[in-house]
Amino acid sequence: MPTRTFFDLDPARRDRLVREAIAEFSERTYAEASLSQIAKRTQIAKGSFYQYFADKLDLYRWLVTEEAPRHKREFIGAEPPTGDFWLDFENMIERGMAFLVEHPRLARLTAAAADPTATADVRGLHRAICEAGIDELRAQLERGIETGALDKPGLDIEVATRLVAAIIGPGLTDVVLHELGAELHEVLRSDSLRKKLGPARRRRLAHQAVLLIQNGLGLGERQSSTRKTRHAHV
Amino acid sequence: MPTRTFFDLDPARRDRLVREAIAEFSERTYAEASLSQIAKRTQIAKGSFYQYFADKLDLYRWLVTEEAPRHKREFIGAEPPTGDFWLDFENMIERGMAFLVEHPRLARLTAAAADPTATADVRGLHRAICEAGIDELRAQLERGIETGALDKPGLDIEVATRLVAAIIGPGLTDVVLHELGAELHEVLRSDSLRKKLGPARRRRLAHQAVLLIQNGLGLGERQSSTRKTRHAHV
Amino acid sequence: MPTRTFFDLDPARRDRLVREAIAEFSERTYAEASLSQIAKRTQIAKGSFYQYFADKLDLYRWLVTEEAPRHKREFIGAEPPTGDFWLDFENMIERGMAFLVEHPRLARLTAAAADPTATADVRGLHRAICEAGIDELRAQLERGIETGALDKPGLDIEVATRLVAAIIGPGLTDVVLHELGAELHEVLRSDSLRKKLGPARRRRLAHQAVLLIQNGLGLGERQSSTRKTRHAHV
Amino acid sequence: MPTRTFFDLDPARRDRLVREAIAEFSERTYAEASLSQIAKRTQIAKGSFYQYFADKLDLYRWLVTEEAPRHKREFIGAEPPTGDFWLDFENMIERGMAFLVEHPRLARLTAAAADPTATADVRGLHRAICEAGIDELRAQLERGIETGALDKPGLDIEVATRLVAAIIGPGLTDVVLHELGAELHEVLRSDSLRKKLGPARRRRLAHQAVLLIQNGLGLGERQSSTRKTRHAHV
DNA sequence: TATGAATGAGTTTTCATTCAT
DNA sequence: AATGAATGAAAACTCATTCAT
Repeated sequence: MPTRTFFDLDPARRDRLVREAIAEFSERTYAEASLSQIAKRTQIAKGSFYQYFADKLDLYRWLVTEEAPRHKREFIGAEPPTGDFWLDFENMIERGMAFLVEHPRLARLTAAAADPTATADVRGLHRAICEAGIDELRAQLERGIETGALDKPGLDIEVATRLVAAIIGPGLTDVVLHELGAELHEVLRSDSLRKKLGPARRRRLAHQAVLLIQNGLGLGERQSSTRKTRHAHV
Repeated sequence: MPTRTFFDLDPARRDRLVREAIAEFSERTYAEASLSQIAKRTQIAKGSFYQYFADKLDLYRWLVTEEAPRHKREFIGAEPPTGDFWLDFENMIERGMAFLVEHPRLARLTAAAADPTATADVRGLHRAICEAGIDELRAQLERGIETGALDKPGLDIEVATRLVAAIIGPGLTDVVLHELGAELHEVLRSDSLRKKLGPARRRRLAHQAVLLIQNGLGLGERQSSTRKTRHAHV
Repeated sequence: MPTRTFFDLDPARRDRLVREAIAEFSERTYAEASLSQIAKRTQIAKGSFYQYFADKLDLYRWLVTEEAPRHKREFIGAEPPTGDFWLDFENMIERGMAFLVEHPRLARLTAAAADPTATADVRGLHRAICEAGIDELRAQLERGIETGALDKPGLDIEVATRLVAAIIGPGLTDVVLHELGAELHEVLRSDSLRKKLGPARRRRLAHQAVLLIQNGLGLGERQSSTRKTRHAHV
Repeated sequence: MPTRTFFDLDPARRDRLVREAIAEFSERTYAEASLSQIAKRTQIAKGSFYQYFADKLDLYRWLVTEEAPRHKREFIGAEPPTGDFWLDFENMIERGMAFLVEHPRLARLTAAAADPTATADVRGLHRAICEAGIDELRAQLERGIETGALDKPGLDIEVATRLVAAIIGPGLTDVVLHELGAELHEVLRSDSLRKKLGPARRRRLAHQAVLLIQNGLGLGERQSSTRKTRHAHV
């Protein structure tokens, strides 16, 4: 946790620090990110960091568990649910992409923190971040089942949740990068590049994702029974 | 690329090097992985690396783009296609999980390299690795469309491919970790832990993934039209 | 020297500062002792130190040359001399050990400052502290000679004083630690540990020290002459 | 322990390193001594130290437990015992002072390491160093008792050993500094200053120390009984 | 007078890479 | 071809001291 000092900081200074810290941690691995670099970029003395945060991990943890989620909540929060499960779902996905466009570094930060290739220091964080996301999504799917909007008896809810999470997480990120025809780092740096992913385009992609999640790619149950038969003698 | 010298190396020595390099790079970030550590563990002089590889990146690149894919091909290759698209698809997924059980470090290596949070050094690699996987999967889906096994006219094939890739990539990895109730690093280290993911269990998970990809979670097209209507006035 | 401001301080505040400063300097080397730590422990702003003392050294110097000796004088002072030189001597030693039991940190502070391994900063102090102790002891011994209680014509008074000082300084400290079977830091921290060195035990140890100082370990002059003879042809 | 690399080092380079390390550690506390300084003074890259020693403590430990004792043994070793306990004792003391004159930094190093004001890191070392010295001296005194050269039934051997250790350790060091009329650091630095403490002077001082240890300062047993009487009503 | 934020020099340690043997 | 010692840049972190409020 940051110290009082940090919160009492001159806003300009604090924002500069937060901005550059996010920049650093969103472009590099936790291990690679360097306080010295941030210090250089912020023109804030290295020693000063330690007035604000206990250590490198403390800063990172705060960014990932407090600052990024707060911004995301604020950003997403506006949209009220329509009551239509799938429409809400699509909206959620669209909002996620909008967040990615508006706050790409925060989005990246969270995504990276959720990657299991975590340094020993941050391994605990990864788990927490990851499971928080899963819990939220699971709850949402369960609501869908209750309301009858979603009904797939053969599917393990735990498995489904995690696969859907992969779709709307790494999956959509990849789709977005492909749409923009650029690498992550270019996208992080270029506002104009991101502006190309306007609402219409986002809506289209969200719709595609929902299409897949809702109805899949296949020809319906028929195929499934055939498969099971053939599967017997594999 | 490795030098001639590397390939002419005494196989025992070369294997030792490759094994330990994979161990190091699969447990740590590229930036964190240390040639010094590999040298210590292989008993191969640090200077010798530079007879085999141009530098750290060269070694990593070779592992990720050549060595890991080669092993994966060898491992997967055995299984001949049944002709049933969805059964083949399920088998592919099951084989992927089997690879993860048998060669967890290689699997991890590739997955990590495909993550977009890449250091400047490895940024180029990420794109290549990632697109190679996508290309392969896209081809497979296109074959499914041709044979009529797969038919979803509204779906953008590029988007679908990337979302499906996320399902069978990060998605299934997460599912597997959750099934084993362990963190990535424990799984990498414990043979016995991985053995718990036997064929039956893998089959069940693969089946779940196919269920989702093939038929989705929803109640069919009906819902979709409703959605479109309501969507109009959002 | 402390400033006026320091002496005009609210006694509670001043005592807290002095107490924690003593704690810090008695457990660490001068160089290791940290004003930041003291500030944290006293809840006194770091900047305030510089209203009371010129710098770190100034604080340390005052503790070592003024505060500690004052406490020691007050502590020892009570006991009036009996007139019997050796008995007074033994009493002095016993009082020294009692001070060590009651005010271990002050005792340690002085002892450490008297050690010649001093940092450049404190080099000057060492000499002063050390010689003050020596002067006092020399005077005492001289009084013994005058009164005839002490009579060893061959002995250089300067040498004797310094050797005796070593006995009752580092020597007895070592003996005490050995008696308590503990390390210095444990002794500093544990009241109960120190209580084990009650008056009887202290008396016994003081007696032992006096035995050695008064009569030595040997068999008397006889031996000495023999030695001199043999010594001639070494 | 130093690495093989260290021992295989070019002797000139190694000696330079050892010499400057001893210089640094003999003039400063362990905590204050700085590898950066040593590096600067030796013109050896900082990184190189870590090819020779695991860390700062490793270097210090080796100096204090191996290098210094080895030199001391070599230096002292020559003198064969005469068989006369007290003469041997005096010789030992004289040799100790000679070592102090010839290898003042090594002597200082060991003495400092034996001081109980030790940093947490080196606390273990202190104990070992200290007790090793005590054990040796105790054995010597016990031999004296066996041969009848030394006979003081009332004295606790453990206490006596530690007090005598203080005499010939810190005590004589202080005497020497006083004789030279200089501070420790001047003595460490000035060869000419130390040369003033020639054999004759050392002999005189050693003799004084033995006088005190052998026969004490007092007037014999008579006094002792009186003391006990008087002590009763204190 | 009291405060405590800011500072930057300093510390130990690691690492990829070079190069003489 | 193989070695492994040498290097120096870079990292995280601490601390006495200053100074504006």
